[in-house]
Amino acid sequence: MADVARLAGVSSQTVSRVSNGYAGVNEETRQQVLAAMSELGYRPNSAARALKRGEFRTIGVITFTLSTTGNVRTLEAIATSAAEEGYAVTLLPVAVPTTDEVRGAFSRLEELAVDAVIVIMEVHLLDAATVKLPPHVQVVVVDSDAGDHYTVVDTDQAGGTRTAVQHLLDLGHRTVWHLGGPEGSFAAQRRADAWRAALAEAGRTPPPLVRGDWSAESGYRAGLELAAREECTAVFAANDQMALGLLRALHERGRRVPEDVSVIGFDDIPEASSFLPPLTTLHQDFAEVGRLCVQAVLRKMRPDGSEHGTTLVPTRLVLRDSTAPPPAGG
Amino acid sequence: MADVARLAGVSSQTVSRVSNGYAGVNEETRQQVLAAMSELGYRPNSAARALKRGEFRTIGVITFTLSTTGNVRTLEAIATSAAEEGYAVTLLPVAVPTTDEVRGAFSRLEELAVDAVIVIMEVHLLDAATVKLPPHVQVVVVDSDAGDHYTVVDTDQAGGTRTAVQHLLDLGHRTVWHLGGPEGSFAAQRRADAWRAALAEAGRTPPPLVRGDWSAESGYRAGLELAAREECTAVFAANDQMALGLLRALHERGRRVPEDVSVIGFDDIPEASSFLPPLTTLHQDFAEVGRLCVQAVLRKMRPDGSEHGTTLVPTRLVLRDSTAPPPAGG
DNA sequence: CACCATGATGTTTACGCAAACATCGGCCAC
DNA sequence: GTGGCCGATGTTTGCGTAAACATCATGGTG
Repeated sequence: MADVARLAGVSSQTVSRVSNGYAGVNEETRQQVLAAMSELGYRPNSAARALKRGEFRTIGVITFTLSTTGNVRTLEAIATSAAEEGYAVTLLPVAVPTTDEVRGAFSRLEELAVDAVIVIMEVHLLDAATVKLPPHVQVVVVDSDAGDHYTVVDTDQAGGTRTAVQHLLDLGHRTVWHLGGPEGSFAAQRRADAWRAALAEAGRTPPPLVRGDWSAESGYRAGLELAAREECTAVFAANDQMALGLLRALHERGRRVPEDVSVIGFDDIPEASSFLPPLTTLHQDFAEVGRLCVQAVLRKMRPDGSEHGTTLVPTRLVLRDSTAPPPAGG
Repeated sequence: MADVARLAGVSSQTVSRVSNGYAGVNEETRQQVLAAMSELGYRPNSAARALKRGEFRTIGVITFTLSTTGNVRTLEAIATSAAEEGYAVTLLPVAVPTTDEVRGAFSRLEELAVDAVIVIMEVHLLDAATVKLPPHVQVVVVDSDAGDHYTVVDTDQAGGTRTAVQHLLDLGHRTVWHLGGPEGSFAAQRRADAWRAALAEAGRTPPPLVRGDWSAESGYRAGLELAAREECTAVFAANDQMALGLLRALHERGRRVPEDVSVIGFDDIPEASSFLPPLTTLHQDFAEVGRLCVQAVLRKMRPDGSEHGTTLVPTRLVLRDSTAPPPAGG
């Protein structure tokens, strides 16, 4: 910076003013400084800047795994939105979802140059981890019901589930089975709860819950069970991957989709339109979730930072070929 | 820091020594300082540290999209490996793969607090973008053949392709069709080149190349073409997603897999084992690629930094149910 | 014509840390 | 006993920037 100042024949303070787009600099002087900057290949030192300003313009993202579409798409949207707001995104992967690991991530965070944190994770780990955050670091959480303690942004799991169940009931199915996600996942729990509630509302009895772990493989195993049940004519899978495994199991056992069994998924991953048959599913707007996360976290960083609360992003039913009225006999 | 020093009854320099695990501090003193630190909730300011030390301990990752499994898995491995080495990872998404956008990402990078950069991208955009990097920022590139200009880490595309083609020829197929990736992708180009070379080596004539864009949907469209060709008994798809679409097209047109047509993929995405039928494919070790990227970039940051060059990570053939000998008549 | 407001620029200072150097007490060798 | 050496700790300094304050010319006003 001093070199630039010397070359342009001004003081370093004027260079600083130009570099920050500060008003009150003569246009002529400004041009000289800019010329000197580019001649010397000057770029501001972000460490010094951060030190002086007391902020890093960086958001940390803690996420358990990048193996689910949802997390990845949310992350991507967060990174894009943050970039638009002039913020960088630092990634903090948590290898194993144990309380210790989460606490470890947060403590690494303490030495990290971030102004705020977005957590994409099952939140009961968060609760257990007696997290002690550096002051002034704001937190927004995805995939959680911790709205009382944190600001939460999430897909409207319950609304989407109701739509799915209602769609199948409208087609004439007597009831709807549920291939749920793993125990301990809030998203899975809310989808299962909403499924029971929606059936109860319609006066139907919920069949027993079948659980997977989000993977296609687990969907296949669960599907083998379900295929054996003659009375099962409609299944709501808690995500598209498990629906994929389910389709394979049903196919292997000779139960046709959608003629014998209707299947509906959740997520609308890009591949869903290429399943056999193309999957009817609920589209999640991860991009919007990510965008809202960034907005929320930036809002909280302002002095008049808002209260905690939960923001829900609606889902959209995507009709394809995996659902139909039940077989005549059903 | 001054507060800690005062509370512990030592100088700030001693606090600094403790906080950096410097030797030559009396154990008793050390304990006092640690006690004072935790009492005051002290955490070192990374901006000041970076300013003083001249390094950020952060690696930037520029990636075009997170919508492909490979990029995501590589990114995750990079983040994990970097964390183990005490480095943070900052994400720089490039929204649109245009030269301008890439240049924009690099210029944002100039103000960013990173010591090194890993680029996960088709590299001809990189070449065109006359990238001007800040000095001392090292670059490692994935998915590229720019070994002359950069340090490159990548999957052994050619080796994997040879394995795939040979597997199908060994089963007795006369030739192997190729469902390739989009023009302009280096990975796609190398797989296509290696496919031609492997066939030529075996004295077979390569059928015309059919192109997709990596998506399942494009695989489906291409699959409809291929299904119409009686003589096509074996297809090597350049990735698993396209193989998924291909399977659907073949199924719709009544061509059984693997009885009538053998299909082999590339990537071994987790869902591949749940396709109909489970997909034989080439496993890419993205975790290893990410790990090697971090190692390479750290090595380059050392004073005796090594020369450019290309490191290849081998693939592994995963046998499932989508390949078989050609039909008797074929 | 003296005064003050205004705009443009320069000077000083501090952000928090750690390298470099300074100090100080104790211990050993001769 | 004296010199030298070593380990433990304190003091000074500067990293690059921007806020706060100081300075200076200019032009308008009473």
